[in-house]
Amino acid sequence: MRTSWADLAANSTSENAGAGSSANNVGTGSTLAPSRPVYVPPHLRNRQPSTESPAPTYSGPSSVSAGSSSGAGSSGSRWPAPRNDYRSGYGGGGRAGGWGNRSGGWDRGRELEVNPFGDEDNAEEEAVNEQENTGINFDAYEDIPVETSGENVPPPVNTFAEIDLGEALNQNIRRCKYVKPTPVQRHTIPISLAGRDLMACAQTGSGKTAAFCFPIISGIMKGQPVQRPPRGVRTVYPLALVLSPTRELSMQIHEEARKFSYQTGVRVVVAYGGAPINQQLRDLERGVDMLVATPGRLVDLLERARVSLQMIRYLALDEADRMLDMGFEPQIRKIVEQMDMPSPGVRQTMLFSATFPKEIQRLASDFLSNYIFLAVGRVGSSTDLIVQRVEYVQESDKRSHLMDLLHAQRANGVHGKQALTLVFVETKKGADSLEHWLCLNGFPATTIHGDRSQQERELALRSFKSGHTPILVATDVAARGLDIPHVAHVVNFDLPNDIDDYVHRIGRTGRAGKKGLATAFFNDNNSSLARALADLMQEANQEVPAWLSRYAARSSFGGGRNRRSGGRFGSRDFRREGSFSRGSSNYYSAGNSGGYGGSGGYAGGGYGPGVTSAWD
DNA sequence: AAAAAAG
Repeated sequence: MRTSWADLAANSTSENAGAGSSANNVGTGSTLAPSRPVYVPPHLRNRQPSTESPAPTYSGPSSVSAGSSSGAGSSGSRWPAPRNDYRSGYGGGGRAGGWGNRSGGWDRGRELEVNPFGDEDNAEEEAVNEQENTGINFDAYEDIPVETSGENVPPPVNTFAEIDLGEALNQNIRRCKYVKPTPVQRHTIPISLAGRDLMACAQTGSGKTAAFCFPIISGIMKGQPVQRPPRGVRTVYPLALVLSPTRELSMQIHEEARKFSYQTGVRVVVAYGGAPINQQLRDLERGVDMLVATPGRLVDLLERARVSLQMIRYLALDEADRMLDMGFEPQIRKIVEQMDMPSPGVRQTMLFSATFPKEIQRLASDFLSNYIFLAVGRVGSSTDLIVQRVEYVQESDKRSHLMDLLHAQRANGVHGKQALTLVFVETKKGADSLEHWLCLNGFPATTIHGDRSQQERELALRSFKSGHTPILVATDVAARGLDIPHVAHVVNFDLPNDIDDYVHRIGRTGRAGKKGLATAFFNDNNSSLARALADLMQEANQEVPAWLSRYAARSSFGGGRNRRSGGRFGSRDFRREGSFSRGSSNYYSAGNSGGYGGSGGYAGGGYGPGVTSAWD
């Protein structure tokens, strides 16, 4: 019988990018299989076979209840009616505790809510999961280091049951097969339910999406009905806004949020650029409580007065450090500070990222009120499962070197299939030309970058995920947040200039409890990154090539932006730093040398086969 | 300097 994720991983070596094959000269073979107990995602523990029957089809309130005299349901209705406590509208009858289903006018409730879980009749799959769950070491869970700062930090919870999220949401949590909250969820949810602002640092793939979605959805369900002001005929007034830096990430968050909000009456809508705006406008008109958006399209909607932020109670920024970096900051400030959003202290604001440079923390504090800083995650986190290699490759040799790697892993792949390989390059042109060259050489590749149409981008991503095109050449558009199951190998064909970007990029592999491999091509052009890279690898218990250490020593005089502050576990509240500190960055994915007890690796991923999302 | 995000 299988006993641990380590075993599972060991059994799937062949899926993993030829790890330990040829060019691997840094002794990574032994680190591939974690020898320590591996962290087990909470939902995979001790699961009882589900006896839950298929989800009842959403039928909605049969009519809009009394108290909404604003004409909801009539074609002349102008703005969302006040929400009503509606206790018996859904299958299962009245819920305990006064959890109201929400009815918001606009004929909703007449429509069928599509079941985002698909067919629920999958007893077979559950049996498989059950088998994989047995005998796992759960102790690791308790050792995850956490740093909090701020006033009156609410204590963490250990189970979802301890928190009154509401029955409808609890059902969705069960449908998602989450049994216990992940570390970031354990801490975040009580903070968020207490109404506190939050800046949360947690490693890639640690369940951040659910961490902010659950309290928001729960809060909207519980919240007092609001009368939304009459602005214009077609203005909608979401109660929650979730911003993310790329369109694909917004889509992914939306897909997750739809699962969490199923049959809660909370309506989630996504809006992003590159896609026809009309469908999005129709979606908005049908009612929106939680809007997931990219900044550009949101500004457009705001300027057309199709969306007002006046009623926003919850604001969440995913990849918050990215949202506040140079390119994005003005746009975000415009949305958050110069439209009609309630001020900090009135709304509740939550910022999430795996990396949080101090200077960005400083900017972000403008958006927050008396916030709690939370750093969750054992150092070691998901990158415990990622073997990092760095190879010295001259610019002119990169292509042939890449081909060598791809050949090697094709030879090792299952049934001669190419393992999913994500290749990061610096420029959009470079992405196109590398894709072209790979295809010419018989490697099925596609590419995703900002010069492609949205249709092409989405197609590329689907084609990659499905394995139809097992090589994806990408710019940084794909570096953050995207949850692509089964990426066996991330190649930094061109290294980024910022170590944080490197952290996010390699976080695309080693997810869902699987091992991952990350290979970087380093040459003189990357010397400014040498020190940070060497430090990071060292902390991640990776073997640092001697030549890289020499580079690091040579380039360490200046310190500079890429230099990490040092040892401790990855991150700190900048409010606690002296005023002299500068330029250091925080992240969760470094190694296990930080002095936090040797037990228990926290493998950030792992919702098990087929249940991988919701994890960033 | 590049990438992302509106059309």
